[in-house]
Amino acid sequence: MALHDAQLVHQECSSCPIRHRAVCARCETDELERLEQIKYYRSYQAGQTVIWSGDRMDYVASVVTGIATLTQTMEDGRRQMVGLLLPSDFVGRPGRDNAAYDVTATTDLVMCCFRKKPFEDLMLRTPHIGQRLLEMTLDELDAAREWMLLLGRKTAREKIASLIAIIARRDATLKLRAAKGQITFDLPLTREEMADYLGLTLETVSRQISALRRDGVIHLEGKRHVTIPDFDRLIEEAGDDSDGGMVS
Amino acid sequence: MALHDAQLVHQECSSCPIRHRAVCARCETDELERLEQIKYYRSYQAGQTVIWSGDRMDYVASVVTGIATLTQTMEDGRRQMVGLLLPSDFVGRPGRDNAAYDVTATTDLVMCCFRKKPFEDLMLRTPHIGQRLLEMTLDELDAAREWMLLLGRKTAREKIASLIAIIARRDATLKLRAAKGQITFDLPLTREEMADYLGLTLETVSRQISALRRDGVIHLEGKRHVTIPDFDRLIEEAGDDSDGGMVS
DNA sequence: CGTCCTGTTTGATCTGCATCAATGATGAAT
DNA sequence: ATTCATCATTGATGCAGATCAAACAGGACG
Repeated sequence: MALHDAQLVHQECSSCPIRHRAVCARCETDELERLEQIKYYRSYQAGQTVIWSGDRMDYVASVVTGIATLTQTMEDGRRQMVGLLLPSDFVGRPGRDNAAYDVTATTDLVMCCFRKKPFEDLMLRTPHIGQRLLEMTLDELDAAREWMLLLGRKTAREKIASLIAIIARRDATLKLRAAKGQITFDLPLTREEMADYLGLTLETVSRQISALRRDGVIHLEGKRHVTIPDFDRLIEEAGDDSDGGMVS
Repeated sequence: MALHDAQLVHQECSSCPIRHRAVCARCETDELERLEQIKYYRSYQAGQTVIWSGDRMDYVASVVTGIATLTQTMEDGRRQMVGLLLPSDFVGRPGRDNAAYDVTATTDLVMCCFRKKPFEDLMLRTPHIGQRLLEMTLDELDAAREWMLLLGRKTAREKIASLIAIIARRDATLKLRAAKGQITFDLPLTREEMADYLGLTLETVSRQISALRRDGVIHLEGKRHVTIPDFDRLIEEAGDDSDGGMVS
């Protein structure tokens, strides 16, 4: 009976293409049931590697709780983060057998997994899942392109301001808070992870965070907890022309 | 009658989701016919702007011949290319009314367009088109992530070598040439466009191209025509660990 | 044939960020 | 309480690539 309870699915796995189906009036319950049958959960501790680039990956998944990163590494050790996965984000690619990036849990992490083959079969039979996946992939592509502008053209200070704004926004939408007034949250990344996100060194990250604090753009309590007194000011520092990144 | 002739469609529009359908044994000809009914062509001259970021865009399209770019610009004029569209690439996003990027024709350009609404309707009725689009979008996302590594972590010399390798590969797959032996092609971009692609200035691009030529990694005839005597050497200079970008 | 225009190359100098190095803060283990 | 480990901050110095500036190459057009 629980299988047909959309609300339950929603809570367990607020993320996946499932959820879309669960709340979609057009969907027949038997498809939902099939999805329930092929899904399972995996947990990781903060710092654990979920999968290495090139390894066989026979499932696709979406993040339920916690944060994971996608990174690429060059032979000499230079690292670039290419994806930051928050709850509801999707990992893995239907139609590919090996992981293309290193996936790492930066906090404790729970993922909702689907073995790839049955998932693909289900996609063929259930267009809505594919459509939802297309939508999500297009959103990710937009995010990647915003990220490219940041990496290619922004100064260190602008990069830091942009990252803080991005995290503030995603955090706000996750928590369904109205994003006005005093915004306050914890940075989910170490300085080094931020550096890998931004294409900087951790020393530069640290210096620029200190500078933004000195200039009153952000307030810091401890190393992680950030308060933003004036969000518009932060956006200005980030150099964004567009509203960039507001979820549509 | 021409409407049902897959070969004709293939030649006109080697690109679009259409082609996939046209050669797909599972497709019924009436769907192909519907696609034919809603498509039309647009031409642009080299240098012309196809559409400005933010403008209304009531169609989706794919490149038939020529090359187009997607770019983002900051208020102070800093520019970053975020997409390079060769024949068969897709532009526009189902479910979005306004362009997110500036689209510019860098050579004479022909695009095959579909008015958005009928295209979306067709997608709903024809899962294969959506699946093909998902596949293409996932490929683009992978390319964007490779690009992010380049922007964030590669040196100027590595960036130039990478770009030349990317163009050489895409050129080779377009022409269906075996990619071994002497590789030779024309750069489709000016030095400034390359700079916008790579997050550099045009002077740095020019200097690094000169350096690669001095070192025998590439040969140049005129400003545009490149010959690569040893592709593996070029890849080595690009600093790629993976085979990155070989079409699957 | 010269003039203009656009794209390119090359040189000289400057600067933002990387690199190298030391010190500080926090929390867990003994 | 002391040690150790991890993460962060701050300082000193160097260098890759930006910036400023000049000259060059090739094509279009009078």
